[in-house]
Amino acid sequence: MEIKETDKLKKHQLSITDARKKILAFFLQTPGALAHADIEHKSGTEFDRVTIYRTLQTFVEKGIIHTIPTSDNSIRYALCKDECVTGHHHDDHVHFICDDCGTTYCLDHVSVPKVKLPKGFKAVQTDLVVSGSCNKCEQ
Amino acid sequence: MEIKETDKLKKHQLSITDARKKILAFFLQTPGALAHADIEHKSGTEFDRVTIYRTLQTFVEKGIIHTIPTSDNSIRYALCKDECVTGHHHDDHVHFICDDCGTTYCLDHVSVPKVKLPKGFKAVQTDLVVSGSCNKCEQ
DNA sequence: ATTATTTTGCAACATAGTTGCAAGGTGTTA
DNA sequence: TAACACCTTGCAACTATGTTGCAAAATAAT
Repeated sequence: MEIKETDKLKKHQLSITDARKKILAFFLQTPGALAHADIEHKSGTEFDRVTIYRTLQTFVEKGIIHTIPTSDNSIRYALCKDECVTGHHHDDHVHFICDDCGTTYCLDHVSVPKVKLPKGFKAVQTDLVVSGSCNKCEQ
Repeated sequence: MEIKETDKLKKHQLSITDARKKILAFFLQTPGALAHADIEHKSGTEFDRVTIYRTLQTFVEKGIIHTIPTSDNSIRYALCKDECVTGHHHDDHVHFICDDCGTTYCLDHVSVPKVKLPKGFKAVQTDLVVSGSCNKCEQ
């Protein structure tokens, strides 16, 4: 089933390559988010580390994936909703990181409340990151 | 004016050392947040890199500073409010990162709204990170 | 002042991320 | 579908970031 990947790449004006198809497939298969290291492990020695870095960068630029801020120095990436295009992300939903299993969820149906900022501060992006225990890890 | 630093270290049950006093002083002098690299540059060759890493870790554990999640793989640290103690942070305020000048602000007076999570998800910590342009960088 | 405990610096290592360049693959045009 | 231009990949080398063990130095306790 490569059609889905190819389609998505075309829609975002990217040429079709093995690396991009495979890496995009990982995201389509994964409900949560992925870090660079996850992809490196999943793909084994198939691609060079550098290729993965560059592919992720390209995907972010083209609006295919977005980054999720964390406190542990590991950038995670997750698929954008379809409306994201080059240079314009619309991912103001809530992210949940489970402290037990480490899974990162995009909670699409929980929306980020608007916050009132002090005078002179202009918000471009708002990230709400909740951490705790997820529905699989609760006792 | 070393009294302030010494006092704060004592209050958090830490022994008084040069590195801790100096690094704590940087935080007391800075309105925003600091990354490891900032401290390394500020202190020059006075302390070993390892000492800075360990000091920051200790400060986080003892509730003197807290980490701020970012999307760019650079952990930033900021002073906690006085109520934080070992293993118990109470820093549910909003953080603002300026895309222009890079300054990170703790917006103490903007509180993080409670979010409703799906069934089975339990929140332990909530981080709201807003990015955009700050009151010094707006046109 | 002496001792026990912590903290520091050093060295070595491990991981993460970047850049330049040549070789190979992709897309385009005729 | 062949030839070309352009983009992407892999490699090598490098920089930055973070960790661990251990001996020496500093701090705290007696």
